[in-house]
Amino acid sequence: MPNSQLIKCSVATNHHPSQNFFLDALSDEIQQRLFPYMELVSMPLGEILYESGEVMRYVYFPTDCIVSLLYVLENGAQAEIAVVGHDGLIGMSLVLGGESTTSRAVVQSAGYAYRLLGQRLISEFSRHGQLLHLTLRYSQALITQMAQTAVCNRHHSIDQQLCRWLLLSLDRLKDNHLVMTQELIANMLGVRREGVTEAAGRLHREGVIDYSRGHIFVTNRPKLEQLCCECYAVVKAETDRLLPYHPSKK
Amino acid sequence: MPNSQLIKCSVATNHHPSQNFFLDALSDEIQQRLFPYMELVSMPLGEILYESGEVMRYVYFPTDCIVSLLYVLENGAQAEIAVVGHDGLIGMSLVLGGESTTSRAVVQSAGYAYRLLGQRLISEFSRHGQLLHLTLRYSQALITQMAQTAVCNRHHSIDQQLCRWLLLSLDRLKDNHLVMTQELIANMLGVRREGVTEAAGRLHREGVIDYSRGHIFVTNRPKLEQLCCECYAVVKAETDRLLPYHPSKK
DNA sequence: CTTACTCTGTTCGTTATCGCACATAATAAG
DNA sequence: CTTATTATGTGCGATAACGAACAGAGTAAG
Repeated sequence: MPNSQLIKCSVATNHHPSQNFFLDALSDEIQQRLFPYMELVSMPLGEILYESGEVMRYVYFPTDCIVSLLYVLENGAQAEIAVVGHDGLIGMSLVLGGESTTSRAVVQSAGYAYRLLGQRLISEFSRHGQLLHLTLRYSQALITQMAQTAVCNRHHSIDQQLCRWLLLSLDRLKDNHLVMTQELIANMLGVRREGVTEAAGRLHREGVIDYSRGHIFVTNRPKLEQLCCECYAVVKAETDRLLPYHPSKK
Repeated sequence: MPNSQLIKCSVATNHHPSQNFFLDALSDEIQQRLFPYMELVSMPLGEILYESGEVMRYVYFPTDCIVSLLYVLENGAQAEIAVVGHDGLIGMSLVLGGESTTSRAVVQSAGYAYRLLGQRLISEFSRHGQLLHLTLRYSQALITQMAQTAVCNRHHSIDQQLCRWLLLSLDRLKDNHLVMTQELIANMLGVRREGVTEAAGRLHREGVIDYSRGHIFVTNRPKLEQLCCECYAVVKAETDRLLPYHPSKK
């Protein structure tokens, strides 16, 4: 059970912009039904939202935090499977019916998220077809990200994977600044810390990033995208296609 | 559009055992509603059921064939994302609402499958909650397999991955005999053919498999499982948990 | 039977990544 | 200010997988 600090609860009922694209894409009617049950909770770095095999109760809609879905091997090694930010929600296994997963969800970048009882979300499905449809489309976007992670793990260098990881994280943040150590990135990518150090050094020499002790600044994003493997663009394009987050389509 | 040869169509309406565990797990009522619309089609080796980005029309329920979901990189390299046999269905993006995916579905082991118009399946969801629920649980099983593929690609040796691949394939076949060249396995795993040759040689020397020119026989499955990484067992256990394919639970 | 082709086996140099050891630098704690 | 701790940099040798080249063995086609 996450010990997220509850920041404001009833404030959410004022129905201000949620800052979570998934929620924003829902019709006003659905939003007004859900928001009274939402809690805005703090998501501190490193918090484990759910553990492998654990039955979940809540779904989380990140606003400005990033959550990694990662698998922990028997020997303790890790691999990031997918990453979720203000583009989606955590807790798909509640929606899909499994109630637990084999992976762990960890806060990778601190911030806030809206929290909702999974049962509340599910009970609205029957009332609002749009809600189920959007959730399922999001699940396909997640699947795409997982598939691409598998491909990237097989075929691409640490340098390319670091680029992909930076871009995916950047898209879920407000500025070009990540609070993140190389050690943590290494854990996410499932590689050695030294490998990340070397890759980051190369990116720095290319003028793409600046960094120091737990902070990374992307200074040349176009070049970062250019150095990246195709995996980022594939995930980005498919996510944009699947999720009607653009105001025009709302 | 797949040019599957249509073998028998109306025979399926006789409502004999489907040999697809997913269909078998459905209630008799749902089965009887769906079967009149099912076609039993031949699935020849190498047939592409759908291509990346292509809009699908049909879903497939394999009986004795195996279908790989794989991603094709810009440079032509491949990586298998997941594998589907008599345990599931192909065409989840129809169910999830995306209508196409970034991956390709290829027949990896020839056989037969039931084919159904995707729209027919979807239109039954509203009538039969069980059908949607089972489909979503299957989608979570697929997600588990994809996640584990990503992990395995990152952390495990070709030898271990070959074991995983053999076990996953074996579970979807009737006997211990695979019709499959090392070259094709290499394409699935996204590694060199020589790597598979060496790994297969080692497995042979361990007394686990026999093989010759496109045929593989698993002669010691317990040892195969023992040599395998944890990934197979994780996927197996989670699939069994998610999908009530055991008669007792029907 | 002969030829062509496909599948498998083997070698060899190259490369990316690993595992380990340790040095240096920046921040935090006392 | 000093000391501990954490983050990053660097330099090994070891290893797994790669790319390429080629040999042999089994099968199919003529």
